[in-house]
Amino acid sequence: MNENIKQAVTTQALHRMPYYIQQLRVLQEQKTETVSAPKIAELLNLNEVQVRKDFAAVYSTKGKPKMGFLVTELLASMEELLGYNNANEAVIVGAGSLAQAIMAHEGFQDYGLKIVAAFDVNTERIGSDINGIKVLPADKISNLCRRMKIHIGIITVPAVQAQVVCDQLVAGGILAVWNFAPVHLSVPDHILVQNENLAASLAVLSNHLKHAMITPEF
Amino acid sequence: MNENIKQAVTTQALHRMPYYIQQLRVLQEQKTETVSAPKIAELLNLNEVQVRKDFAAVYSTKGKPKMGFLVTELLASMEELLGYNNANEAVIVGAGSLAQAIMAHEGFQDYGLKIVAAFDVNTERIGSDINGIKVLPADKISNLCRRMKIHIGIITVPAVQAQVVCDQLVAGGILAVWNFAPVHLSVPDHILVQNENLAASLAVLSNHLKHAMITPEF
DNA sequence: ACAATATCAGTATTATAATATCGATATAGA
DNA sequence: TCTATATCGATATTATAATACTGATATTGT
Repeated sequence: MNENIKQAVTTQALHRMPYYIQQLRVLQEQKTETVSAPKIAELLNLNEVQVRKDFAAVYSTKGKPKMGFLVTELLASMEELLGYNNANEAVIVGAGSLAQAIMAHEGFQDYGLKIVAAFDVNTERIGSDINGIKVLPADKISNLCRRMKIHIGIITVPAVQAQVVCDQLVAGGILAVWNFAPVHLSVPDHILVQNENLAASLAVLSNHLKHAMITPEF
Repeated sequence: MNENIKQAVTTQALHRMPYYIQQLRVLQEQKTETVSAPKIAELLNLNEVQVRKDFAAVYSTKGKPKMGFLVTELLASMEELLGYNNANEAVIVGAGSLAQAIMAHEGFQDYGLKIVAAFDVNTERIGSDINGIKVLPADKISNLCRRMKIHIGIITVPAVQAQVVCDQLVAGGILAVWNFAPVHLSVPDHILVQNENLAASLAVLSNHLKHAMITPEF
């Protein structure tokens, strides 16, 4: 919805990257030194040309005929591209169960995300400690983000509060928003909103079921 | 990745539906009776033709020139399409923090998802009760799914276990999988895998930040 | 009653992503 | 050493989604 930013790698390709990374890690553990595009395509059920192009986009080593690509180098350049090494600091707003799950998920550290503060309006939650992260009152958002030069804001508040929270994050100088609320957020052009709409996924699932039940295939 | 199923509504359109629904609900609360495609497009920052086509795809009432569409009817037909009324029963495998968040999220009931059982391999978790849902041993998956005619399986286990769990769900006669593990899952053709890859979203965010930092726009 | 216009539905066009094709080349095996 | 071939990169084609355009129509205001 906000795609006026020039980027070398397409969004679709970026979405495939974590799957490549996961697969390459498996290969690395198996001490496999090289891998070809067709092989990865087969493993991930993708088109081989697409895989080759995605690899070319991250521009690691060029592949060699008959051999393919160097697993370790390819993996490194992908992790580099996705910033898995240099952590991006983030704040999370709305300290409900979803937020707690996100904070508890230590795996996100590996993906280059470091949550440094949580905010909530619920006075009961304020002051508490979730996985070592202090829950602060929501009116401190802008101030803290600006002071700590935070670039990512994660929104896990209910739909009705999302836009207000978003505005506060923007006021705090945030550059990207990860939005778990099922609403459209209005933001200035240069800010990216990445929507994680679980309802959208459910819509796809439900729609599939409806068709699958009408035309049973087994 | 698994798109050989004929469907009247495109996946992209389905992804937009929850946003339409949310917006229509707001309008309904404001006692607004009709709304035009351009108006919705403006509110959600979409193209008006796209909105009109999405509306046509759910085929509710036809719109009237100068007036637009009936909010209530449109909303009803969208909710009907997405199965918000008739709940789909689901099981969740992996009773970690993410699963707990999903189960705690009573909002999913409104989206037509009813989680009836949870599974885990961790003996400590087995037998416990999360939000009224019993945690059962993982080896019961296939059996219970088949017996209860469950159609949706939610996977929140670590990457390495995901494929095994997926196979068990498939063996249990599941039709759709909601996969939170950052791995590609191999399934028979007629089964839909809806990937909820949080790492992919982080990839997009991180990539945006990298570009935004190089070319600051404020 | 009639003119002006917002909006519609349908069709045409454009943009974007996915896939197919093709000549080149490095490796493996005869 | 030479031949066969897997794989490459590059380019062409196709498929899909987004957007622009056009004539029709219902409402609103004069």
